[in-house]
Amino acid sequence: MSVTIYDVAKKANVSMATVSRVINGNTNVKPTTRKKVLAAIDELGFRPNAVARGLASRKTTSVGVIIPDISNMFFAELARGIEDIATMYKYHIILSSSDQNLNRELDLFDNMLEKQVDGVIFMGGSVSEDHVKAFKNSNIPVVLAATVDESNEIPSVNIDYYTAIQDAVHHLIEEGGHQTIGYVANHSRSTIEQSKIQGFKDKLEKQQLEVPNHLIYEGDDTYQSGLKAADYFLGLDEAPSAIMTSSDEMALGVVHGAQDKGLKIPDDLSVVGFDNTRLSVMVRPELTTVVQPMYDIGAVSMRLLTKLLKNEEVSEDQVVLPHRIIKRSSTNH
Amino acid sequence: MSVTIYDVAKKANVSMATVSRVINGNTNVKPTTRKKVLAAIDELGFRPNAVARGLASRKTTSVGVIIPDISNMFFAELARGIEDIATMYKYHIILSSSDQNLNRELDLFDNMLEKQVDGVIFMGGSVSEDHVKAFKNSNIPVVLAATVDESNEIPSVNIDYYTAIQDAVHHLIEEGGHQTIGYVANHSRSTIEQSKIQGFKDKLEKQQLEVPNHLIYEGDDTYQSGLKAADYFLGLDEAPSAIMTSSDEMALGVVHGAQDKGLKIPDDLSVVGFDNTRLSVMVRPELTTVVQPMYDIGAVSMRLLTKLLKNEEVSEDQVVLPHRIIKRSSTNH
DNA sequence: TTGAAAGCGCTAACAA
DNA sequence: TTGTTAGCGCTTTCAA
Repeated sequence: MSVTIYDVAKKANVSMATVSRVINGNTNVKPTTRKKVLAAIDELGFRPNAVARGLASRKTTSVGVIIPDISNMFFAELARGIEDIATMYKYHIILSSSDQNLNRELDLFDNMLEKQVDGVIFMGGSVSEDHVKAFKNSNIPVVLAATVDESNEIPSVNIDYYTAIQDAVHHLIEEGGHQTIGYVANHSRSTIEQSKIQGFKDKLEKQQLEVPNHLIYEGDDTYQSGLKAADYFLGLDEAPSAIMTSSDEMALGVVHGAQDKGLKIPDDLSVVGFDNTRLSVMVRPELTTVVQPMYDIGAVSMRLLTKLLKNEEVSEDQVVLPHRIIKRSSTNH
Repeated sequence: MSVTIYDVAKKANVSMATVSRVINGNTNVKPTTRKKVLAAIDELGFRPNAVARGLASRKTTSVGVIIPDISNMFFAELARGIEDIATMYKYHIILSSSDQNLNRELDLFDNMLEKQVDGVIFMGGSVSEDHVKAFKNSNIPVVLAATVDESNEIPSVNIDYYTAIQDAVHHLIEEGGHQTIGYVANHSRSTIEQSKIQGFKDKLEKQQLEVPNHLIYEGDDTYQSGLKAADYFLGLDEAPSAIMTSSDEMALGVVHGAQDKGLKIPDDLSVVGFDNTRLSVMVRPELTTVVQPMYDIGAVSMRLLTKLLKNEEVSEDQVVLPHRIIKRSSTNH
């Protein structure tokens, strides 16, 4: 059996309440008493039981994190941002991958409630009414990271995807002089992807450029589908001279797909990525890309959650972080 | 206040013990009673409190996972393997990144003990005596994933790094005809890295080839240090015609570093990676690499842990998974 | 500044 | 098949 607060109390000749005060840093303890207790703790190798504490205090100092897939570099960076801030505020993280499966997302959330997490950071493709209902009924704060809820009822941290894509396309049109631009979308058709597609279309239409449906290719966010997208676009009668993508990984696929066909990037084809993951400089030429600061999104989300947890004043719970375009060598300009 | 087992009992006109039996799937309950209880649970929206359960049963069904850095693709894959099996066995994962800092590793382990995790999966550069002592004194099972403990006292899952490197070098020598081979090591000098270096040296010496110290470059496991390694090796008077690396990411750096200098891979230089991460096919030419099945290592580690947790028979607790060389186009053969 | 005592919500003997 | 009764190890009033 392990050492309890009770054993410590006996050893130090005080009551368990005093021991509890000491381990919780309560100031109402006489220094000498504190010293005595600390000595006993040390001697016995006492280690507080967080589960018992959680039951008694109704606080577990752990937060749930639900993300699509931890093995994806993109989400992993987000997770790291969350973790670093969580550590700073002494929270533990219970991590689960959902594979963007709605029911699994809801199940995981439920499991986390059973575990009595103090709060949750959620990342997923879309936020259904069921999600919102579950989040609101839970009585714990939930923050959406890189995930938009159209009802705006749940606190969230994002960038402005609509404008971000437009900025990238602007670069292609104005600095590259491109007229025909393809877009490699993510077939998930998440709320965010919808914004991106809409931004893409609106921008081109504003420039009097057409966006026939065949200029939008549905990828699945993998390198392989980037390869296929290149195949597809370059086989078109009127092949685009620039390709915008919804992620760096697909952009890498497009670059290599085009190079495999003998094209020179960016002379024959410009390619733009999205996210600015570490991947974007691990290719030749290096990728022009939209910076989505995943680590920061994670960190800011967690920070926001800690405020919610401590009932601190939160001036704005729909946080929009700045984005920007990094121009490297995969586009002409 | 939330609904408790007690409320359910009252509603269903049974004792709390019966409710407990129902939610735990105990078979000693009359079907009609079970139905009554289930109905009450449903009606009240009862959700069992895992913390209370954990305190009473001394089992939390959660396991701690300590890895160097979740934002590293390599570790993230391991984490996913762990997670999938954990989910399968209904365990939750408490995840923490250690940055390979020994003290932090020990701290994290301690924190996890406070949280009363049922077991821990540990991954780190080296396992000191303090680690072994902490693990053994903890009274919970610990499994090392892709991490070797020279004392062999802690269950672990690995591949044979020594032989793996030798197989790769063998390929370089026998099929590529290389005489001068450089090695990009990981400066962490982890136990595993030591094995790799030793394997590298022994293999070359067996072939009567020299291994002067300047043919071993200390990288830091990043793409950037691969770039620098290429710079270094190609600036040597007697530049190697092949470079072995300790990770795919560094291999990618070497490939691009060499290409930036106008060399053709593999005609002018052969490059071999390590791990077979997804990165290895995201480069031209695609990487010849040593397959270290990270997902499997994670999955097998977790499976082993569940056996330990359930006191199942474990025939061998020092698991060595098979490795192999995938020959792609970054080496001549 | 300290102690006594009542829970937190559940499991697990033990009895019935 | 069901109920009774102790805890699990801690926090948190309330009193002293």
